Amino acid sequence: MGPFPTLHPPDPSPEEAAAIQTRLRASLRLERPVGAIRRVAGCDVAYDEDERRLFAAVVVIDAADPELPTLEEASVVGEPAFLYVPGLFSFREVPPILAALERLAGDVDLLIADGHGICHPRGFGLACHLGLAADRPTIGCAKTHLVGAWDEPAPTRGAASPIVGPDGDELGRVVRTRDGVRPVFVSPGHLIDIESSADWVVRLAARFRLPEPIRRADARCREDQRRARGSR
DNA sequence: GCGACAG
DNA sequence: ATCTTGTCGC
Repeated sequence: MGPFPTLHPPDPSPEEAAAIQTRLRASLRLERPVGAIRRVAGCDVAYDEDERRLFAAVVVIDAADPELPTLEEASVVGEPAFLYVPGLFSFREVPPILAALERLAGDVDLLIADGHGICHPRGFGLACHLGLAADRPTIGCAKTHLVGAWDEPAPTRGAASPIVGPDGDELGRVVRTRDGVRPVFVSPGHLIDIESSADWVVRLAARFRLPEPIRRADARCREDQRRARGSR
């Protein structure tokens, strides 16, 4: 799929990047998706120990099949063009993820990113940036908390509690995908709402803590990384 | 001033 | 993210 439009000038300074997030935030649409969702792509990025190289991968699964079979996958090797700064994470990972998406033969109906969506200091996390650039419904599913107040959900699969922002507004949900495991932090990125985002994450994480598409993308990143290591 | 801080 | 040992449990 792609190519994708440019959302902002290249190589912004940290201050400019924060301003870009604040500006782009107004373009987000957080409504329930209208069309059928079948091809769901998980996205992830891995780094070498010295962070001089990165490996981005996307894995597309068939959400219409209960077995969630892999339909297609693609990946790229590259170099980080932005430092890791909490809050500016998307400027580091969106470029390589888009590059991987461009290598897919087919289109996707939904993206799931390994990070937050609107549950972010300026309401514009990785899933927002990625979703806006790709113009596809995108969910943010993070393993740890970033911003917002929340209570521990019940210890059973499917339990969830709201993540509340400074103004008392709901930003996302803390979702328990499996009995007795740590919950994940879910928030919409673009073209999807909080409710649907939480539902999709539970549905796609039937066997493990993280949604299947993200797990497979993570596995693909590691495979590529392993190959690159072995051949040098 | 101090702690928190996606990957 | 990555590094890194053992340990508990299915």
